[in-house]
Formats: sequence, C-alpha cells, structure tokens
Amino acid sequence: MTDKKPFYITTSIAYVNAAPHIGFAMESIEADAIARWMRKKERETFFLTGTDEHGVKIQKTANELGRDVKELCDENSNKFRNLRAILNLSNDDFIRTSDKENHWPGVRKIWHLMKTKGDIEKRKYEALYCYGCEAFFTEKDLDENGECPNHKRKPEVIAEENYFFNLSRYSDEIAELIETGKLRIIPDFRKTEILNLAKEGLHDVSFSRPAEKLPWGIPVPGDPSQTMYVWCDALTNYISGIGYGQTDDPLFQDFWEGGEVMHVIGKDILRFHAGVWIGMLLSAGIKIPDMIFVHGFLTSDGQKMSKSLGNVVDPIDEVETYGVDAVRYFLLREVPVGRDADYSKKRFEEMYQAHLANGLGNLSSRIHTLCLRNNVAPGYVLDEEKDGEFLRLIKDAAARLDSAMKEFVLHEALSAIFSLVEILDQKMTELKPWEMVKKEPEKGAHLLRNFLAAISWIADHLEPFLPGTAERMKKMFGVGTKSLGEPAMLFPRTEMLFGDK
RNA sequence: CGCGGGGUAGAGCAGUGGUAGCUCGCCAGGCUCAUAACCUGGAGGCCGUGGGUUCAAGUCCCACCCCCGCAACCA
Repeated sequence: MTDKKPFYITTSIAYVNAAPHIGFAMESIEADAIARWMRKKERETFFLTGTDEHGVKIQKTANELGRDVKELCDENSNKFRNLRAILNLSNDDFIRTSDKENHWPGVRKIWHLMKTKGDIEKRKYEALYCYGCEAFFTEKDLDENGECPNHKRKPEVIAEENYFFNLSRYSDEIAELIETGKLRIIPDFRKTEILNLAKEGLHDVSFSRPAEKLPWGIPVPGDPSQTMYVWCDALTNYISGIGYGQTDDPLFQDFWEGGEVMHVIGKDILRFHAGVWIGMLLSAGIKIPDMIFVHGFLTSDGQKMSKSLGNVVDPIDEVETYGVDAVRYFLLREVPVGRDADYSKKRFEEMYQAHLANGLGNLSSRIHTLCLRNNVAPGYVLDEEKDGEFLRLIKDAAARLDSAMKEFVLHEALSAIFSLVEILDQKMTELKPWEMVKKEPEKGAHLLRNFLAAISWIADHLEPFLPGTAERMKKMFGVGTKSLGEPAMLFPRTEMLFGDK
C-alpha cells in the first residue's frame, strides 16, 4: 500500500420524500466501513453524505400536507442527518441540496463551465405528461393501452423548451475511461453492464424544466424561467459538499483534485453516475472520480420492498431491537458486496445468535473470565519464538482481511475476522487453559496471554465494521491499559432480548 | 428483440478442469472456562435441461428452459 493519497468517499444523497430505508442504511454503513478502514490505514479520509431535496415530488407532498416545502425538507433531512448517531456513521459532513450557501454556488459554477464549453443548449422537447401523477412518462411506462397505469388515461403530449446536456458526445470517452479502469466500477459485472451501455451510446439528457412546473429547485443561471433538473443539481453535491464553488476550497483541492475518490451508490443509479456525472465533469474540465462502488438491492423476506406491500424494513426499528452493530454486522457480512440479498428477520436472528451471541460474545466472555480469575493482564506482545502458533493464526486472518479490503469485499473481510473467532474456540477446547492453570500455572497464564492478545487483535480490527463493539471489547480487555476491564455482555442471546424461544 | 445477473444440500452462498465445500438450520456424541454457550461426528446434492470437447466438467463450447434487473428521479 504505497498509495497514501487522501481518500474521499461519498454515499448517494437520499431523497427527502421518504423515511430512511434499510437500503440506504446499508449504503451508508458500507461507505462508513470503508472510510473507517482507510483512516485505520492512516489515510487522510473524508466521508460525505447528505440529502437531495428539490423536485416536484417533495413539493407535491408539502402541498398535500399544507406545509412549507423548505420546512418539510428541514424536517425530513434531519431524519437522515440523525442516521449518523443511530448507525454510528463517521461522516465528516452532511450536504443538503437546498443549502444555498454551500451547495448552490458549486452547481452554478459547473453549469456555467458546461455552458461555456457549449455542452448545454436549449431545445424543444416533446414529452408525455400525466396531470394526475404530475409526472413525465416514456412509452415504456405506459400500460398496453398507452395509458398512465395509475390514472388510466392517456397522458398529454407537452412541448416545452428545456436545456439539454450533450452527453452523447462524451459516450466514447466515457466508455474508454470505464474500459481502461481509469474509472473503476466495482463489482466487475457492473462494469461490463455499464460499459455495454456506454458503447451503445449515451443519450443527451434534459437538464432543466420550466420554472412553473418545477418551482422548487435551483434557477438556471441567466434564465430564471427555467429550473435545474435533478442531475446538475444533485450530482454536483459530491464536489459542492467539499467546497467546490466557494472562493476558498482547500478540501476540494486536497480530496478531489489531489485525492482518491470513491462513490458508493445503488445499482439503480449507476448509469447516472458513470454516465451523466462523468460527462458533466469531462465537460467542465474537472477531474473524474476513481471508483464507483455499486451495491445491490435488498428484498424483504424474498419480496420486493414496497410501501403497498407494507414490508419496508425500517433501519431505525431494527437498530432499536437488535442494536446498531447487529444491524451493521448483518448488512456487511450477510450481504455479498454488490449483489442483491434478502433481509429476513429469521435469517437475521439466526446470524445474530450464531455469530454474535454464541460466537464473538461467548468467546469474549470465556477469555475474559479466565484471564480475570488467573490475574492475566493485558499488554503482552506475542513473541515470534514462544508464540508462533497464535502469531500465525493472527497473521493468516490479517492477510485475509487485507486482501479482502484491498478489493472492498466487505463480507469477506468480516468473515476473515470471524473465522479467527471460530479457531480460537477450537484452540480453547484443544488446549484447555482452565486445566493448564491448575497443573502448570505459569504455562497456563502464558497461554491465556495468547488468547488475550488474539481477542484484542479482533477487537481492534473489528473497529471499521462494528465500531461500538470494538470499543466495548477494548474496554473489557483493557487494550492499551494495564488491567482488564469489567466483563460485558456484548450480544445477549435472543431469548435474553425477547424473553422467549 | 437486446444487454446484464442468477439457477450447487432445507435456507443463504463459495467453488480457479482432477476425489462436491462453507455458514445457518437439523440429528447424535463429548466437554464444562463461557451468553443452555463451545468442540467432534452425522444425515442431507443425478451442481437448471440436452448435447459436445477432454483421460477427466459445477468448472470449457453449443443449444435450450426458468428467475431477477434494465433511462429517469423509487436505496
């Protein structure tokens, strides 16, 4: 790891029209784990998240509720801001697209640069619009009768003048960036997917809407009759959030221009990030990000999550029930990076019980008790000659952990740590330290120092993934101090949590 | 139509051509330091279907079947 450039990581920004979704929680937690990992590797790291607040949808919701749209955005945005505490995220800042001071100048600046380049132009645009939905449709959205599926009537054809971004002219350049890996798409199969799309040619995109249709947004510079459409507004958060557009922008210089940049997003918006966003940056002459890390979607008990089915999982409820690290564990370990996965309560509880309560929790407990009873103190450093076996076990786990994290395979990384838990349980049974301390006290105590060192290693390396648990374990095992801490029930078994089963 | 992903034990997945593995669950033993935890063993798979290449195929090739995504703002 020679690359010690500053590291900048972002999540997508969440749209404020709905409550935080378990999928967004997963995205935030993945980004957080990577951010924490980088900090641990002593890289200067900046982690940004935030909310996307403009558009007709939230405006409509505000109207229906008879509320002021800005006020509603403030309220909803806070629900996302609060995830920092609830999910134990380490984001360094939180950007809001309604923030006129911090966000808007960057957006205006990039618009201006693109305009100057000749990539933004006014065009006549014909679109299908349903007044019932207050939304535009494409042919594909309509049902077999050519009608709006929600209102069962033919949408109107509206002609309007919009600004368009000439994305198509960047198709080849974008395809090449993806193909050569200058823009790295993780996982690989997403790269293939988006590369094919780019090779087919990207379409120009509508960059504005008439202000009377879209009043809640950023006015187009020099043409207040038009409001910016989502792309230029929302995507720009990644740079406005670190100062782009301000007179003085040291963070932007360090982390964007001089750093390594990773966007963490969902599979649904890859094409906008790999397409529109990269096109915008190319047009404006700004450096492009290095990596786009794409996660899949979660189903709920095998079914698509939807409000109508009522099976949407609320991350906040889950955290209240099981604790934040149990939720983090499930999302990081049980969801294969990049793939779709199922979030089922049954599976969640099985994993919780097996890996966290019976595995990590119980092992911590047995080591702590034995050390406490036999006056084994923390701080022992394993010795190459005397402790070769334990040293090797730890090194193996460390090697697996490093190589997994190098490729951002988070579930594999966590699995590397947890396999050491399993091995330590086996070693315990094999070496019977509780007997050895009776027969040969000094040898027994030394063995326990090995176990203590190993569990301390686990505590330390768990930090990016389960920061709260890592903290508690360090206290419990007195890491960095001279004596053991109080015993702790890290993960109570589910019957202790719920009192049955 | 096309593009992408997937189809391996009850569930979730790993498997780079060479005796089918992991986690969970289930069953039986063992142990007692520990959160009725832990350890060991076991049952359970014609690896989507049909062809082909090969001494050898879950793994390569061809055809087909089934499931899931796929341009607007839904994580």
